Amino acid sequence: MQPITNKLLAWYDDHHRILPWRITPRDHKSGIVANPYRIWLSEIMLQQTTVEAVKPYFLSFIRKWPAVTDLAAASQDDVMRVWAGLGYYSRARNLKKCADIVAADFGGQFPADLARLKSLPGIGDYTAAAIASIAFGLPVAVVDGNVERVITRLYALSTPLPVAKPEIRQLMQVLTPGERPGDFAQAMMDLGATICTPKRPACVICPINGHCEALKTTDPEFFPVKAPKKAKPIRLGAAFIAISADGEVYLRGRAQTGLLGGMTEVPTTEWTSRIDGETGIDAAPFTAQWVPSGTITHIFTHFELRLTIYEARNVRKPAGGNGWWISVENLDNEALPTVMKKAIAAAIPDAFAKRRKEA
DNA sequence: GAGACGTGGAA
DNA sequence: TTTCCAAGTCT
Repeated sequence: MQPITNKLLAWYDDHHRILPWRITPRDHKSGIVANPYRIWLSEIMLQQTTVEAVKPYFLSFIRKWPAVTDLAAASQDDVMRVWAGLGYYSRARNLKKCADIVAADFGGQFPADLARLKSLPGIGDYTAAAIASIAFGLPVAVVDGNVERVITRLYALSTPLPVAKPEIRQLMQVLTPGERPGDFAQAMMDLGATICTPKRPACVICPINGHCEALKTTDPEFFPVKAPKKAKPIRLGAAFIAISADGEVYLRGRAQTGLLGGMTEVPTTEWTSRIDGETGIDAAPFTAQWVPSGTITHIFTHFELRLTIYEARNVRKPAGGNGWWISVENLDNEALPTVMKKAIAAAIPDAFAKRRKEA
């Protein structure tokens, strides 16, 4: 075994993080096996998402759907509602698709090989390798953002990402042991998350600082090298909060694909880059006494959205329309993404009581 | 290969 | 306030 691998595994035994979806090395050694469903679920949730954000959602899902067959039996809308707030909603749509396939085509068991895992919706290179190594003990290279950072520093790779990816994968494969490959992958990720951090890494306490080329020759913080980012454009629009005399809000469903696909919204105009000050009030869902009630700003990954909020109170519910009315008290049960909650809260400040998601 | 795709927390 | 970014995937 590589000296680096050995040191990292020893470090992991003593310093691993305790996480709801994780089997500790001690339990692992006493014969307890990881649950592929839980590993899969956590890996999907952790894509581009912090551990702290994932924890309550993971526990909610496990409590509501203890096995992949339970998730397959759930409705798509239920899944979107429980996922609401976690972001990147295509993950939730693919999560449901994947559960359906595993239940229907794989007898409720996740396949234990890289190729078939990767063929499933929402499972790419990283997630397939993570499930294969952590849940099934296969010695495959697991490369996520943490591993990219650790490896580029360890070997002082100055090739920018994502060009350096194949080289990183190869170097990771060499380090990955035949025994405990899952623990090794998690050790690398824990190291990246707690010691080999993007800013001000704690090299003094790093278990492999004696092997780090970047630390030896320059500054680890210079790695990984990445292409510069582009400026975010600003898009404008208006949102309409209709409140009936009996205290209900008008909502409607978004298309199943694209931004916030499959989620719930309040009616809005198109979101455009126009700066002519047009309000777009023509796009109101129905005639009412629409009154401006401020603006909200929401930052998406690739643009900034500024919405003018119009509210109308004591609205007489019009017949027809493809939306629905829901009481303010029950808004928490809707699949509302954060931007829509902000829009509603602009008109109804106490619509969403500030409470932590139950753990 | 580059852009679409959310959110909240930290510096 | 601004910038960065956190266990990526899909097209």
